[in-house]
Amino acid sequence: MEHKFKRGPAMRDVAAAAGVSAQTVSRVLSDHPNVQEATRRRVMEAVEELGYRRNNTARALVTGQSKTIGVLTLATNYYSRSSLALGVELAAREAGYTVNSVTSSLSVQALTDAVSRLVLQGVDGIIIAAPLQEAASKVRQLTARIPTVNTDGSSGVGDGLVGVDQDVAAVLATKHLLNLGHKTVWHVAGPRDWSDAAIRMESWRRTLAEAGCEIPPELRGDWSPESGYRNGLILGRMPEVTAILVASDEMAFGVIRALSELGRRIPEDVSVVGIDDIDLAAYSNPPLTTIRQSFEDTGRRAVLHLLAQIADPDMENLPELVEPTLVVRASTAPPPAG
Amino acid sequence: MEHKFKRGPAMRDVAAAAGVSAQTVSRVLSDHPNVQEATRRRVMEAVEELGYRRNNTARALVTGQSKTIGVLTLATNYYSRSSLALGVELAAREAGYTVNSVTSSLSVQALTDAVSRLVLQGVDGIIIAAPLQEAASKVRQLTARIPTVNTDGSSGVGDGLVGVDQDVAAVLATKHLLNLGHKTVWHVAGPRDWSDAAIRMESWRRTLAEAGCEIPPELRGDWSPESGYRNGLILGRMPEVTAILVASDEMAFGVIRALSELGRRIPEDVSVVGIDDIDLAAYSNPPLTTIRQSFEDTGRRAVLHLLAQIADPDMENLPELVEPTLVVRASTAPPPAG
DNA sequence: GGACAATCTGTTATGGATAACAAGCATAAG
DNA sequence: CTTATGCTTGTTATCCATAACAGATTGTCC
Repeated sequence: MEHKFKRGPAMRDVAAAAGVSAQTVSRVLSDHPNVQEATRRRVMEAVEELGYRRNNTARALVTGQSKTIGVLTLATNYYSRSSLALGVELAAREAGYTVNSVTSSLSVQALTDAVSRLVLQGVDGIIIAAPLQEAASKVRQLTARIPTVNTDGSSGVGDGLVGVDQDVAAVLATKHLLNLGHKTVWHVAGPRDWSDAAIRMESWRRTLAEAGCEIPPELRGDWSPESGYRNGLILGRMPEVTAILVASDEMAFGVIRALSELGRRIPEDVSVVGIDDIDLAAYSNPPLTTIRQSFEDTGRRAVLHLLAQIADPDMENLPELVEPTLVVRASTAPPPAG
Repeated sequence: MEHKFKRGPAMRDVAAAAGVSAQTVSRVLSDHPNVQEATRRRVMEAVEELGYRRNNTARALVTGQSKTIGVLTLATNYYSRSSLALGVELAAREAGYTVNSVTSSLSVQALTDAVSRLVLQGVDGIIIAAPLQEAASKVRQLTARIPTVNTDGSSGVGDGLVGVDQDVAAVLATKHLLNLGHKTVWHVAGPRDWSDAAIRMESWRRTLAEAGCEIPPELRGDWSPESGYRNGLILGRMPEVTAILVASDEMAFGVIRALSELGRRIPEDVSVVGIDDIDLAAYSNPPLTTIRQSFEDTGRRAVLHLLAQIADPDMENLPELVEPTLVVRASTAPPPAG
């Protein structure tokens, strides 16, 4: 029996059908100028008739360009990850590129493996949306021959960096709470490995220090709503806590849930600020005051930065940071009187 | 100046360095059995020394297998999309495949373009996580030579279908509400284009009919929290509404928000059930009763199904549906007395 | 008319790997 | 000792498209 999924016709078949050489077919399909109209038509007809589609693998081999961008994200399902991936895909498509995605855990082994897969896959450039930390040097070795952009700050020297200014994010949020009259602001931080999380924490601390406020010990989450919940159960038991900056909206949902269960009203008793402005933030109960940073936009800009680097490998490769904005909703208010 | 990103060494370079033929290098790297240990070692040393990495593009060209799976999702950022994509990536990786992702809008043009890109990219198989509707026939034409799996029911004949049994989902949810004593259940449905949404609605209706309940007119959303909110503002104004089945958790968040704003308490005045069980569902206010369906698992199963098809193109290609489960949380309760 | 440019098309080499075949050699079997 | 067998390695053809070069044709200008 004949195989169900077989290879399609090749360029030479089209050439034969149209009575021209393969090179001419190639020229027609690549919109080269010097092809006679009659020939072009004949070729196109043959293409139609045979249902021919150009083999991009062969193209990639001979041109050395796969027109593919690799994206490395973490194997989690947080809003930021998917949102960024979406931005990458959209921008890549507009530029005529497709996207190869790989995911990884945070271990050095997993990260280097993941990058390795992308390199082997022959991508033209790589976007790394994960904190590399100790994996940084090994990864840099792997990507030595390929343009690379990072979206988490830790990447360090040598690679492109595109993202949102996390310092501004934390400062905006902390100041918002202080301006409302809170004595100080507590913080549920993100995981240690993330430099975005580290920067937010540092900036929160600095802002408090500059305002002459007491600096409470920070609590740690792992970006999950559940970790927010756990930390919320602790914070809710301390009457002196009136303002909390949570390092992500998803954790903030958990914090709010825990506070509610402990009978602390939001924002009357406790104000909560998140970071990210995920789609659901406006529809939490109460709606969440947060810092808007568009991951989709970050993804887009990462692609553009990468393409620029692909086009001109010797370009100046400066970090590119965007300013986030404060979105005030109902989860923040002045502290309770007394 | 030398180019910064140049091509790496080829197999023949390794061969030369090790004093063997390219074919032997290929054998070593493909773990062929009949290679002498000494030779193998020499080759591996040369590989190490030159930092050689096998060129998958060339491999794909000659073997006709790219070890790549294509995934088509919609260009939205809902939980289901990213969750499924994650499952696909994980399962693909375990099987030694990488993932090529494309997104699309719902138009026929966009859908066929997207599939086209995947085909051109030379993927070994395609997972379509979008409702095709009128695009179905054109898409089927494009994928004639490539194994394909769909995860939204509309796909119809000829392709693999993997997903969650949406009928069961809607029945579970509706019955849960009826069992609590509600006279009937209102429904905020998903968009028309989605057969998953259509099935949920049909099953909701049937369940009500079988129970002899009045069937209220359905309301329509587009999966967004915002659309849930809009519909919630309508439902909240009708005192007779005591139970609502919302076709997705994200819309349910919007519905709950709207009801709260209108002063209707959940679950005391109105019960709300969602579908999906997204991570945040357990941390909404109140926690959301919902139907759990693992998109990640659907993604995984889609990959396995696809790989089976790739391995044996003539296999029987039956639909594969998984049963969802009801997760009862605090957003549902018996109707208010009187 | 002849030289030269511009246009159109074809030929050959190339990219990097693998499949299929062939050959050398050592060992086993008869 | 010879033939058969298996192991190890090399040679050649192939996958499909494009780049670089070359040939043919037409047109242009002096």
